[in-house]
Formats: sequence, C-alpha cells, structure tokens
Amino acid sequence: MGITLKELAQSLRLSPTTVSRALNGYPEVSEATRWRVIDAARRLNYRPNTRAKGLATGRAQAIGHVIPVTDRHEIVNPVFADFIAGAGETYARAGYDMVLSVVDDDEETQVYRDLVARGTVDGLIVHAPRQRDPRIPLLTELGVPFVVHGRATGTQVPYSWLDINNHRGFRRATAFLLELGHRRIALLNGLEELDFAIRRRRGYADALAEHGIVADPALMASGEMTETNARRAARAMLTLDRPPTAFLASSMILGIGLRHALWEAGLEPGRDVSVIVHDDELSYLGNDDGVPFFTATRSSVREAGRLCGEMLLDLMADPGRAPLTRLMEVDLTLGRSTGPCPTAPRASA
Amino acid sequence: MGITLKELAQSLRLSPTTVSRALNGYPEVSEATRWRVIDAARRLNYRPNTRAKGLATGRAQAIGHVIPVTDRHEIVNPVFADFIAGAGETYARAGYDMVLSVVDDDEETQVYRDLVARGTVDGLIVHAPRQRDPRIPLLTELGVPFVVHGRATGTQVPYSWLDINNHRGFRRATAFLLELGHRRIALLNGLEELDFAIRRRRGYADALAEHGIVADPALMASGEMTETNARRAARAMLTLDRPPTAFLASSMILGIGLRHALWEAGLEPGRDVSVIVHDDELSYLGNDDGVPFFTATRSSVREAGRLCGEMLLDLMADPGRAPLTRLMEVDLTLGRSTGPCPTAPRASA
DNA sequence: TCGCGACCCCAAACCGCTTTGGGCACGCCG
DNA sequence: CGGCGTGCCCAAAGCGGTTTGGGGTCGCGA
Repeated sequence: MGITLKELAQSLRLSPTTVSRALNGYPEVSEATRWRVIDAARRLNYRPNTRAKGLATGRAQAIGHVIPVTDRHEIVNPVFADFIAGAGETYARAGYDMVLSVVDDDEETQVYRDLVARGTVDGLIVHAPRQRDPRIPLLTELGVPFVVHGRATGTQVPYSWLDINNHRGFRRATAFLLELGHRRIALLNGLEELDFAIRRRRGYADALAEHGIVADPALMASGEMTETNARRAARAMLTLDRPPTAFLASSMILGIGLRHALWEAGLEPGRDVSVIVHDDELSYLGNDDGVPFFTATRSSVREAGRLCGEMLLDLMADPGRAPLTRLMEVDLTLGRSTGPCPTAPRASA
Repeated sequence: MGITLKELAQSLRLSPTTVSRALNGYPEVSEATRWRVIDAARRLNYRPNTRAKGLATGRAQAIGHVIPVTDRHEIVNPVFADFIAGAGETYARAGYDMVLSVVDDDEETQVYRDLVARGTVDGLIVHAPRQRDPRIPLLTELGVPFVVHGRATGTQVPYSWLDINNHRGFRRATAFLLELGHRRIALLNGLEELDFAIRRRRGYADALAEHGIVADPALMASGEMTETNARRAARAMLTLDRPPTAFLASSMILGIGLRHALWEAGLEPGRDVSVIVHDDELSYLGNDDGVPFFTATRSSVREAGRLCGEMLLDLMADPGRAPLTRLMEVDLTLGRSTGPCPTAPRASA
C-alpha cells in the first residue's frame, strides 16, 4: 500500500542500505543524512513493511493470545476483554502487535503448534490454565517464550507465570465470614478444571478446616461463571434444610446472579445473608459507587494484563533467562454485603 | 522454529518450486509426487512461514480490529469479547489471523494508517462508529477493505456495514410500553456520540411522538454503559416528582444496574415498574433461564461478529465490488420485567 | 524414424527489508 | 609524502516463500 524503502531511497538518491540505517539509528550515517531521511520518510508517510522486516530480522514483532472457547458451552470469559486491553497497552508501547486466536478446546494444541511453526508470533500468553495443563510442556518443548496468566497445579517443569494469590484471598474471605459468626458458608466457583478455581476452593476449605468445619458438598457449586448458573445454584442452596448464611462467589457476574437469587428469596445481602465476591475490577462492572456494594477480594485483571505483557517482553529480550514469576496479592475490601450471622449466638464482646 | 521449504525439498530431493506447487494444489506436479510431498510435510510438521508467504504473495492473511478505549474513562466494552469470538470463528475457518490493537481514541487514525501502510492486515473491522465517523473516509481513501460494525449517521460516501435495526427495535419496545399504559418512560442509553445510541434514542423518541408525548430530558440518561452509571441514573430518576413507571436500558449491564436501583427503592420489576433491556446475548449474561427475566430487544452480537467477518472476506475476495450492507432485525422477547402501568387508568377492554 | 505435445520438474527472479563486507575520500600522523 | 584510520556510503547476499520461464523425457501419430 504505502511507499517502499527502495522508492524512498531513490527519491533521496541514496542506497537502501543507508536509508535503512538512518531510520534504525545506526551510527554509520551522518546526522545530516539521517535527518534528511527521517524528514522524507515522514513526508512520504513511509512505514517499513511488517512482513519484509520480520522476514529479514527473523522476528514477528507480535504476541499471540489463544483464547479458548469451552466446546460445549461456548462461553467467552468476559475478563479476557479487560486482560487483553491491559496487555495491548503494553504491546502498543513496545511496538508489538497482538494476534488473537479464538479456538475450541480440542484444537488448542494444533493452534499453538501452528502459530509457532509458521512464525506468526514471537511469544505467547497462556490463558485459563488447567491442572497439569498440557500447553506448558508443549510450549516449553517448542522453545517459544510464554507467560501463563495463572498457574497450573501439578506441572513439574518451571515456567513463567503471573498469578494472583487465589488461595490466600479466598482463605481470608472465608475466615472473615467465620469471624462474623457464619458457619454455613457456600462457594459459587468457576469450573474446577481451571487452576484458579482449584486454588480458591482450597483456600475456602482450608479456612473452614482451621475452624474445624468440613466443607459441605451441598454448599459448593462449580461451573461456567454465568449469571444464570449462579442464580440457579444459589436458589437450590437456599432451599436446603440448613441453607447457607453466607456466600463466596468467584466473580462479579456470579455475584450478580447470586444477588438476584437472594432478592427473589426476599433476603437482603449484608443483613440476612453475607456475600463476598471476587472482583476483577472489570471496567464496566465497577463496584465502587462511593462505598462498594459487594465486600470483595479484589485485583485488577487489566493490570495483570499489563504486567503479563511486560514479563513476556522481558523474557523475549533474553530467552535464556530463568522463568519469571509474580504473585499479586489480592485486597479484601469491605462493602455492604457482609454482616454478622443473624442466626449465630452473639459473640461475647 | 519449524522446518523450511528448502529443507523439506532437499529431504525429498525435489526443488522448492515443486514442493511449493505440490502443497498449494497446482496441477504441474504428478499426483504421486504431490502425495509424497504432503506426507513428508505432515511428518516433518512443516508449515509455511507466515511472513515469507505474505511477502511473496503480497497478502497478510490477517484482519485487523482496532478497539478503542475511551480516553477518560478507560472502559472496555464487554460486547467486544463476544463479537470478536464470532469474528474469530470465521477467520479461523478461512485461515486468517486476527490482529488486535487496543488504542486510545486520539491515536486512532494513526493506528489505522499504520496497520495499512505497514501491510500488517488485508482488511479491517471498524468498531463503535460515531456520527460522521472520520475513520470511514480515511479507510476509503487508504483503499483498504473494511466493514463497519454499525453505521455512521451523516456519512456521505458509501461503505460496507452490518448493523442491527436499533431504531425499529427501540421504537417497538417503547410502543409496547405505551400499549401497557406507561407514559413516563425513561431511557438509559449508551454514550450518544455513538451511532447505535443515537438511533436507539430516535426510535424511542419517535414512538413517544406517535403518541403525542414529548420526550422528557429528565428521563433520558446517556453515558458509559456500566452498572454503576445505570444505578445512579435510575436512582436519580426515581426521586423525581413524577418518576418513570417504565425504563428502557441499552444493555444488559445497564439493566442490571437498573434492577439494583429498583430493588433498593423497593420496586419490583414487572409489577411496580416495567423494564426492557437490549440483550446482545452475551454468553456469560444469559437471560434465558426458562422464561427470561428481562423483556428484551435481542440480537446476538456473536453472530454479528461471524457475519461481519464473512462480509469482509467476501469484500476482500473482490475488492472492486460495491459495498455490502446488512441490517439484522432484532427480536422483542417477552420476559417477566414488563407489565401494565400500575398508575394508569384501566384500559377499556 | 522424426516431430511435437503433454507431463513433470527445475533455476532464477522477486517480494521489501536487514546486514555483511567492502570501497572511496579525507584528515592526520610519522 | 606515504600510510592508515575514520567517517559515510553502497552493492550484494540473505530471510522463506511464490511464480515466471524454460527444459528434459516420454508417448504418440505421421
């Protein structure tokens, strides 16, 4: 579409070599020439062709994100939007492109192989890791730099990851509910094939265990994180003989479905029932209108995207380096959805 | 990373020419040879290098999506996730990659120029068109195939687009509320710089006008489509001297914020107040648990993504062709959030 | 037997950039 | 004055594919 380097060179009566060097900041050209070149390039709106440059340098200047679409349900996780926005900011600053593949679970490994073998990307972000996720050994074997957003329990080889402290966050949240006197605490979790959901469940169970409570399977739901699923699960739990007095929900969306179910049952969050959600700080689901509605474990997934991007760029700058890891702590922010357990005996003050 | 064409050719004792032709289905090679080549390619896991192929053919085999992030608010529109999932499916089937740029409003034109001049993409999807959107003349001038998701009121030049019938949808929804006896109908809309919001507002106003009602500015809110904004706007409207008895909300998220405000005010949707939302059928916000909660104008944005992708591919296949346009009708599906106006005089049966 | 298409295959040019390996001119030093 | 850096610039060789323009072999008809 645009003008070519050779044409630019001709118009300046210079060789392509010199023009290339001038534009890329090499010292072998005089400052006067460099200036002429840069000026002409701007005037003629010259931009180096991505493919040609990539072919010559061996780098694609692009990062791949493979976002899985769970086969049966066809759910697109809404946190991807914010994560990708964050990562995109980082890439833009560094002059990298982002290439996205939306792909069924079962074609996943093929797509990774493809992206790497065709040289479409220089690095990859792995989303939504599962237990012993096969993508990690695969990418390690392929020798392409990658960063996992999350971790994969049970993986032996070292790898780079950025995760939030799901275990501690949910343990704290559960402990907080226990301190408020709650004993019947329910967990509305994501799919427990996914690593984050496993860790959250453990944090929850560990906190209960510390109080001598065994987690009740009837109070634990796991599934795609949709509003409908949460509403349905909560509704079922509320009809139990001994219904929960408090809920933990793994996402704002689940929290919204839960809230829906509570109101349908005539229960007021914060008074009749306590609720803590995990808040990814999605831009369109702010929980912060003055005092937050939901008490929440909170961590910005957009910031996670930014940081994952930076880690990957660092990794690519020095492929031999040891894996990078980063664990972000999550805040527990108080909202209006939690309160003392109404059925509990008053705590001795 | 992978094996190269030349290497593959050597291992077969053939020339690169023949191997290339065998793999690309040209008739100049014997079927026996073709088979040998294909077999070896699979065995050795050969994939043509994207950049080299692109350089040779002049095509990038990639489509660009520029997703704007409104400068001040930093909102990432959650419908992008589903739209992109849809488009991604189409691209994957056709062997195209998708490159995403997340970019501030103000750098937008630069980014488009860049993507085209660098030859990173062969075609573009334009998201979230505004009135007289400058991107449309720009891309037309650049001569790159593109499809707009939505339309841009006030644009003179013809261009390709796929839109839903926002005007008719909101007019019908408003008319439906009017038939139920509502006269004070509020509109919670998206940013009215955006084309879809303009059309929805017009549909709403037109329906009111047909009943001799002038839209009351106090009943129209417009802003980023976040839960918080909706809740705040609804709360304010409910404290008016003559509060609305019905609401139209431009998205599920707004509907959720609205529902929140209603419940806080002790009002039950469907009985005390009627609510119609626009439902993009986001995968994680299903409105379909048996009978839908919200009465809604409904249209799958994921399907829109699929179709936009197909239109663009068609357009690229024959760049000379006239612009393609497609208007999708929206359904009005009945849920439990609408009912007769409680304060209206009984309609004569 | 010879000529002529088919049928297969190959060498080489090209896509647009980077990068290696000089080459020329000038100034400086011995 | 000759030699030698040094500062600037260029020609040409890739990168890994596609595509153009032959070229050899074989079978068939005259």
